[in-house]
Amino acid sequence: MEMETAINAFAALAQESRMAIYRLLVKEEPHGLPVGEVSRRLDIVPSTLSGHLSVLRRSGLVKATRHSTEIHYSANLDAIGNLVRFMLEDCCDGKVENCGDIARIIGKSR
Amino acid sequence: MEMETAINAFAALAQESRMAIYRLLVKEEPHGLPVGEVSRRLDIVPSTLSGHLSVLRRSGLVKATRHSTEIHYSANLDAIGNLVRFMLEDCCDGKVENCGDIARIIGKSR
DNA sequence: AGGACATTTCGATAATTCCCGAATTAACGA
DNA sequence: TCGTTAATTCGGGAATTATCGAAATGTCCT
Repeated sequence: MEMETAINAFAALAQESRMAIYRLLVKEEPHGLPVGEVSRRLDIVPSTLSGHLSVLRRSGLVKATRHSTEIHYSANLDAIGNLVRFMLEDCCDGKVENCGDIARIIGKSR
Repeated sequence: MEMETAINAFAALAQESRMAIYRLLVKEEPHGLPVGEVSRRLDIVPSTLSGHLSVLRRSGLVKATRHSTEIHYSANLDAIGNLVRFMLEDCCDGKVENCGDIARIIGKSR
């Protein structure tokens, strides 16, 4: 994983509203939620929310699919998996023993 | 792990210089490096670097110890482990099957 | 085509972050 | 105590981000 990709993902999650949005979408997997529903549940006005969703989408953490008039956003679990892997490879670089089992198991699914 | 803690850690890593600093310190585990050495290796002026290190330290990702006149910074691997755990719990909330083995193994060390 | 609803884009403002030079603090040794 | 080296704090300017209302776009239905 490119460092830039990881930085963008971290930046996307480093904001309270976006973190809340992301967590909500994960909880609603695999169906996802339309923007209006997210807006209502988290009490974020549509224009602001749209901006946040755009950041999350550009980072690859969520994806959007149109259902007629609504746009459903859902979490991209692969992306978070890759991010976790990036962190572990990073934290274990040359020091695998520090991460032990975690590193080995994650490594298998690479 | 508190959401605020996670957000601070993500924010700390969501910046190119800080990511580079963190990766360097991980690579230099367990000894760490004095500020001046980091400054030289990454070509970051001391005042700027000091600010970045301060952000990383406040986030808990690195720790500092004084050795007479130098201050050695080193990665806090526990912190990154907790962050990984936070992400996995998050991503698997109510959907453990999505993370499978990864979630189970990580969970054991909680 | 026209209306209704969902979402995004635009524009402007406030707040935050990034960066660096200059000044300051801290620890050591002569 | 003075001078030296290491690191942090301070101050300000440039850039980026967050937020929201208003306007624009897109899709469906009649």
